[in-house]
Amino acid sequence: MATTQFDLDSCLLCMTARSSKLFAKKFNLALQPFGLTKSTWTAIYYIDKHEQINQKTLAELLGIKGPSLVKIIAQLQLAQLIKVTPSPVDKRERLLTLTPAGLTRLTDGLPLAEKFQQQVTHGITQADLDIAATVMTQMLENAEQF
Amino acid sequence: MATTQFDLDSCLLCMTARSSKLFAKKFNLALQPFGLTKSTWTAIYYIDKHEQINQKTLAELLGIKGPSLVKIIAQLQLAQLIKVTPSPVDKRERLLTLTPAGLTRLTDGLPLAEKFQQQVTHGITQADLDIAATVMTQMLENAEQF
DNA sequence: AGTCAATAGTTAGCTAACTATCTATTTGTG
DNA sequence: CACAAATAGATAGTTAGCTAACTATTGACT
Repeated sequence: MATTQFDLDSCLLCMTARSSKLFAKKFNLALQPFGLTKSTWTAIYYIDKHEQINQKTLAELLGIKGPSLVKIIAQLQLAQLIKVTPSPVDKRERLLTLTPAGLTRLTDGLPLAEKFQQQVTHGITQADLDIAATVMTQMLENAEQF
Repeated sequence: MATTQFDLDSCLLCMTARSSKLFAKKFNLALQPFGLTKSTWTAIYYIDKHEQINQKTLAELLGIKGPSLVKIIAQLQLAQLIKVTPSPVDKRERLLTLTPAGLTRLTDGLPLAEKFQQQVTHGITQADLDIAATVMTQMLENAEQF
């Protein structure tokens, strides 16, 4: 057996993988009745927040790459939750806005997202949550550098 | 625009997704010279740690499902880093052990994993890391329940 | 003005995970 | 003991992300 102090079981990095997978699964499940997924719901959340947004910016906000967004946009467009208009300023861009139906769907989903977050963070003090967020932010910054 | 206090940007749940993706990418990159991936390296780590382990237990430790492990096992077996023997006790089980080459590969990769972890957690106090780990553990427990 | 590099988005094809379903074996119960 | 339920692992097919390579457009620099 290899001798080392290194212990994967107590590894924060491993925990993030586990967490993100589990959270995504549960959140997707919760959104299923709305006909949305974590990705599509988060997309309309950010489209609404920015009123008007292009795909590149949205992809960055969602933490995915451009090509991954294409299918999400197509789904939302098919469901008539968003409207896609060519930018008058830059013909390469497509500007995304919510349709009234899209806004309704977002609004319906919001309490669910809030409830989800509350359930997940139940029993944890705000102070500890803040520290955890700071730690995660720092780790992300560190990892991005190398 | 939907009116809400809810803010995805400051959302710990979203950060875990970003983190796990980035960490996996960087760690995979670091392991590339060894001909291993995050999954295969973590697998041999746990196989070594348990001396002898079946696929079900290993999958749980890796945080993946049985079918996902099958290909990883095949790769490790092909690279002659592990040995697969049918369990004498239960003919359904296959017991996994490291070959000498597997142990060498694990040992070679260990300093790299340690260094990786140090780099990512650089500039964060141990106290804060502990709190973050506790917070993550609690969130995982909470999420598992519903 | 003309060309060349950069940018927004798309398409095609890959990967690593997943679920559902299958076989072989084991366990537990009438 | 026999048979039903559970368990270990494999297979097939799906998914959500990725990279690489493409088109169309824009911007920058002679």
